[in-house]
Amino acid sequence: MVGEHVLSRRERQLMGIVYRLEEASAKEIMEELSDGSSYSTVRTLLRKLVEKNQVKHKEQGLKYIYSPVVKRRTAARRAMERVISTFFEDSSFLAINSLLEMQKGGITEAELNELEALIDRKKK
Amino acid sequence: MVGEHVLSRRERQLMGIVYRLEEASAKEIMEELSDGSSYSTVRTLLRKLVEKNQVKHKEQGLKYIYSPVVKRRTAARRAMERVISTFFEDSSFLAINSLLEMQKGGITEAELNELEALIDRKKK
DNA sequence: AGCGGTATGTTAATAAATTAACACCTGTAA
DNA sequence: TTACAGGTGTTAATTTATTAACATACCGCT
Repeated sequence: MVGEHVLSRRERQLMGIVYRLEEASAKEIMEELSDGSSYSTVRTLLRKLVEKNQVKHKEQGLKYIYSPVVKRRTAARRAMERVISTFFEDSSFLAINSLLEMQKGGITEAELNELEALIDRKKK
Repeated sequence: MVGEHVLSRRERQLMGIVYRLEEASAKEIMEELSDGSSYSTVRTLLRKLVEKNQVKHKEQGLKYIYSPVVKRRTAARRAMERVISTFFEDSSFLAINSLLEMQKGGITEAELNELEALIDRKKK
């Protein structure tokens, strides 16, 4: 797997924010960080992420709006694959199994039904 | 969220290996890395992980056998939570949904049935 | 035109991560 | 008992990450 582990700690942290916000200015990202990092610091990190082709920016009036280069769905899949490979022996079944048990982000009755429907459809 | 993002790039990479192997000597970890890292390098990293209380080691004859401090299940849940928070709006439903679509680590017919059974049980 | 607010660009000091050389310890085989 | 194989501990050089000060550019307003 080439190109894995390319991001530093801080850079990953920022990418997390960028993915959550989808689009954001340096200022918004700084606020989201909510540690005392200076504006200048955040912008240096963003510039590095641009260099590393992790985020791009478009100009909006005066400022830059940053967004991820790799689209959310793709990044989500990759992140999932990493977790599943590390902790679930490469089996998404085991992962789903564990997710169903999780408290946090609990699943409603309606969603359970929806999942069943999805599984049914998949069986055909 | 205190104590997040505490590991460096390399340290995370090693933790991934440690979790996959559950137990391993420095030599085994070095081989698993399969980049040209020297034995000495791997051991320095492991010592740092011990300092950070991420792995522990027991002696086996002459050598150390390393293993994670936080047990696999717990680490798996935390990793999942991170992914779900970043990419699935904190909804495990959406995450499962996406996992069902994934090709890699595909799910067999039997597993689909098992999942349905699990969901049924959960509905009660 | 000049000023203030809001950005970005440049640069550099400092801290941390990364790598690996080297010293040392301990069983085992000659 | 010696030396060698296979480990660990110590230390340090180098690279990279992290932080942030400072300079510069641009827009809107008086």
